[in-house]
Amino acid sequence: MAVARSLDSARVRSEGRVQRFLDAGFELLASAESGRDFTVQEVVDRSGQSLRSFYQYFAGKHELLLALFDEAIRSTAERLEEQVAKERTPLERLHRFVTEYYRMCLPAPKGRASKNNPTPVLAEFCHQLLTAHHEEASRAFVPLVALLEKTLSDAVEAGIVRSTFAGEDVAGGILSTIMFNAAYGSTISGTEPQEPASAAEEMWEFVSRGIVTQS
Amino acid sequence: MAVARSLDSARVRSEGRVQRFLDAGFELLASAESGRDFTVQEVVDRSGQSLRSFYQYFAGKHELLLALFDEAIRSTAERLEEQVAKERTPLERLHRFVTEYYRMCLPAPKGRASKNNPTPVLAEFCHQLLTAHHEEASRAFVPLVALLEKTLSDAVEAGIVRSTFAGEDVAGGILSTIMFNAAYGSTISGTEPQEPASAAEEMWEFVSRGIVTQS
DNA sequence: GCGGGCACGATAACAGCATTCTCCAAATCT
DNA sequence: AGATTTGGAGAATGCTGTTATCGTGCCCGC
Repeated sequence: MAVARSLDSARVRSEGRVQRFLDAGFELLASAESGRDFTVQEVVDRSGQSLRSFYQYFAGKHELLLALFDEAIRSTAERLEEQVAKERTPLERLHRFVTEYYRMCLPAPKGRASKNNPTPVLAEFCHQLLTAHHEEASRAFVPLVALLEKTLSDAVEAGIVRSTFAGEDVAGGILSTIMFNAAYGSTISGTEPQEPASAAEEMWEFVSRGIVTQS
Repeated sequence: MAVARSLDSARVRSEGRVQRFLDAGFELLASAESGRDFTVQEVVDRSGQSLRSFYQYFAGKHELLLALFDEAIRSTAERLEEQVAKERTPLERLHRFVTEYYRMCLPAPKGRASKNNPTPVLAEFCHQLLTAHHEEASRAFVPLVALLEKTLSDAVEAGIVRSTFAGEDVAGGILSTIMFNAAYGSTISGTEPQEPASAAEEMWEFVSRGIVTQS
């Protein structure tokens, strides 16, 4: 019992420390100018702890970034779920998912990048995960994929989405379409980004009906 | 005239040197195991030149990567143009573009990554460009965007693509859709990648007709 | 030919960053 | 209280990109 108590308090303390590192990380991500990566030392300083502690609780910078990324995705999925729950029909829910996720993935205009609004640094880390750590990447994306997959299959059942497009793989594809279109579409084309609301609707037009004329 | 000749020979020599660095870079990209970035020293060694020369011809590693990326895109656009030219109708050309570009963006299965098959390293660099150097990124993508934009507007004129979808911005969006779906779709969803041919056709289905049932 | 300048190779120096190590004080447990 | 763990401060290490130094061979106009 004494043992149990001591373990508890130890765990509480650890969690507090881990959390402080994570918070410091998010703060740095939010405040950094575009593309600037933070250094471990900065995280340590800002969290008011020591290098030693950092490496006691994280195997390396990679682990910290992974944890931040995880939390960013989880938080995004939660917020999306709330939004989607507001809609009544499967089609409206799908529409809401697409447009809302699109907005979240748009690059933060000026200041406040939130957990739901991936900063350039997290986006770049995302890329590293996707290219070099498939397992970890897949695991991190689970909440989002699951939510979209559910939304999709409901729509399929309701007969408003072609049955070919049920399944996780399609969900993954649609996620990447939305995410990267929002993040990079205007940069790739070299055009000025348009207003978010109409861009989101165009995204939905594209996802839902494709580009060819209906025959 | 002697002056001219000497300048010529100097330029020829320079181009030779620059080219050797580029070649070495491509070789390293092609031979590196997944995700491994090369070091400047490796490029220097493999090209049989000196660090000094490297920094004489490139402002930094960034410039080398940019040049490699440029050439990769140019080469991809060229090959795509050849492919597309084989088809007769605007619709078939568009279809060809989508499926062929999709194949090119699929991660190289084992060995031979070519200039047209972006290696993980170039993909990651692409990401850095897109997030932190919009200007350079846009410029690099011009050949691809132009080709697709042309293909698209032909299709619009022929009445087989909705007129909303002419324009560079749409071309950029479609490119990112194809590219990132090919590269990351299966990783995000955590599913096994399917066979390239059918995956490419599915991509086309998605791009052309969207996901909702036709009404 | 010939001497001066210039491009180049080899290599050391420097700086930034992640990661590890050492030493020691303070907190916590028994 | 004594023993043991925890954590802080900072130096040390290693890798990499970048810059600087030095000496040499080659090409140039004369």
